This record gives sequence, C-alpha cells and structure tokens, in this order.
Amino acid sequence: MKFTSHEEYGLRCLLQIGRRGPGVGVTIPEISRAEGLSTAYTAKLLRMLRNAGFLKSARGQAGGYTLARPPEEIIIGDVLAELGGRLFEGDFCERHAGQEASCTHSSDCSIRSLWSTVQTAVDRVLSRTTLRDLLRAEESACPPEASLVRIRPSAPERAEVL
Amino acid sequence: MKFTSHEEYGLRCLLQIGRRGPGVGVTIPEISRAEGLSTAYTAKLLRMLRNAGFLKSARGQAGGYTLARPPEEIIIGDVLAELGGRLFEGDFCERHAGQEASCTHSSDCSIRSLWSTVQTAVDRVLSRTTLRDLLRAEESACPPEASLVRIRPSAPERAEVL
DNA sequence: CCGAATCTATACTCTTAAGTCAAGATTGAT
DNA sequence: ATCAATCTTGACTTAAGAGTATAGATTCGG
Repeated sequence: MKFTSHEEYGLRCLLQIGRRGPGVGVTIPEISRAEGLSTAYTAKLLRMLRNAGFLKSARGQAGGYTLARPPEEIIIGDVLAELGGRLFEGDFCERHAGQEASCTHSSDCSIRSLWSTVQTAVDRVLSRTTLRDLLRAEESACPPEASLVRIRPSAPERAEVL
Repeated sequence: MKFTSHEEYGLRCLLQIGRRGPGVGVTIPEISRAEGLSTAYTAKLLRMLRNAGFLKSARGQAGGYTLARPPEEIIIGDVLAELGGRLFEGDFCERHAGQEASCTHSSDCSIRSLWSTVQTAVDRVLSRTTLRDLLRAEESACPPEASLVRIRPSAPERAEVL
C-alpha cells in the first residue's frame, strides 16, 4: 500500500499545467524539463490524463496541453484513481481468492470491511480536494511549516467495530 | 495506490492464527489449506510476520505458529506496514526526484502535504484497529449484510469519473 | 538412532508496473 | 510546399513485486 510513481509524477505534471493561467498551453518538453522527467514518460502521463478527460491537447507548432476544465472542477481523487487505481477495486475479491473458488467469506469478511473503512477515510480526503486547492496551497506560503492542504472539518473519523 | 497481495494474504494468515485460542499452534499446511495458498507462499508470509515480532514459531513435530502477543496488542497498522510498507515512506522524496538533484519543492510541496494528509487519514483508522477488533467483528455476525467495521455517518462515497 | 513432521533460508521464476523507443500525424510559419 | 515544432500510438525493455522451488535445520516419537 504505497503511492505509485504514476500518481506522484502525473499529479506534478497536472500542477505544472494548472499553474499557468487558463488557456495557456504547456508543452511536453517544458514540463519534462521542469520536473526532470524524460519527454517520453511525460508524454505518457499526459496522455493518461488527457484520455481521462482532465486535459486537452493541441497539436502543431503552437500546441501544448491545457486543463480541460477549471481547476475547481478537477477532483484529485479522480485524478489519482486514473493514475494509480483505487485502493480497493471491484475485482479485488476475485483476484485474491487464492486457489479457492471464491474468497472464503467466513475467514475474511472482517478484512473486507477494514479495507472499506480505509478506502472511505482516503476518499473523504481525496474527493474533497480539487486542483484549485493544491494551487492555492502553493500560492500561500510554501516553505514554512504546517499542512497547507487543510481538510474541511467534518464528523470525526472513527472506525467503530460492532 | 492499492492494497498489496501481501497485505491481504498476510493479514488473513494472521487472522487464522488469532482465531485459535492462545497457545494453540497452527501449522503452515493448515493455514495454507484454509486460505487456498501454496505452503511455500504461506511460509513466506508467516516468516515476515514472525521476523516482525507478531508471531512466534516452534519447530518439530508438534510445532506451528502462535501469536507473539495478545491480539489487543497487535496493531493492524503495524502489521500492514510490515507486509506492504507505508503509504508515504521516508525516502519517497529522494526516490521521486526525477533527474533533478532533489525534489523541487516549489513545484510539489502541495503534493507532499496532500500525501501527509492522506497518510494521516489512513493511520487514524489503522493505528486504532487491533487484531482483537477484527476477531471480535467476526464473532458477531459475519454472513449477514452490512459492514462490520462502521464509520460514523457523513462519509459521502466518491463519485466515479465519467 | 531414525524417520516424519515441522519450520528456515536463499535463490529462482513469473507477472505486472515503470519507463523508453521509434515511427507517425497534425499544425502553423515561411 | 516545406519545415520545424508539436502531439500520438503501440511496442519494447527494464525494474520491482508476487509467488515458487529446493535444500537444510529442528523437534519429537518410536
């Protein structure tokens, strides 16, 4: 259970584009240089984001990438799901049934519900964070201390076992 | 960002052992059979858990695995960290610095703090859940519907990407 | 002592994710 | 029309995680 490279780098690329004003195209070589990634890899990541509808691209001499929507409409949770998948995916049970026909529920339904609980905790953060929030966090004060992305207060997150 | 196979299977094995009373040894072939895993893989997972101090083992004809501590002292977060690493590890920045000397903070400190926020949300759940909790959840009512580990209201599930 | 049942350890293979390569297609400027 | 800058695509290579194989060491019962 780790953040993947695609999530890290893909999100960085998205930020590079969001940082420029709306309508300003950014090219693959520019992003590649800014982030220290190969152009080929940058292109691959941008393609993923474009196919998922977060970016749009223009070809040709004055081409480049721009956001497909305003940053406040780009949910980071959706971006990360595209780049690195969901924590607990639909086919998880089938894929982890061992040699048995199906995951033996008597032995691990408590695990299933633990996974859901974690998933929910993560979603609570990521579904409420937009690209706008990340950009705003940078504007404020980057170097200093303290968490820059603050989660709006909500019901206390407590896993409660019946 | 996904749960790993080691986390899933390793935790299942740990549950198998915790389910038996204290002091009752469980053998690799038994667990292997119960979970539908190969004995070799089961052995590998159990070894990881043993080396991390969650289990102890006895060799020989009447050998097997038992918990090294009472289940209420086994924090699931620690177990998962051992089986699948932490979401956001210490060396993450160095490992993802691209070609650059270090991760350029001006471009991604907002990402760093996002990662921390997610990590905290996950830890909040996992550091408070013990093996005892999972075992208790099973005792109650497993087959029926509904999540056994329940989160207090106000957890809107994330919307799918179109 | 001997053998069966058990755990132990390391090295190996297989699969998937990460990252690269190379050929192609579009656009705008001259 | 040509050229250079750009994105596009699919196949390829490499690295890492998942799972296997095999040989070895410990314990206990006879």
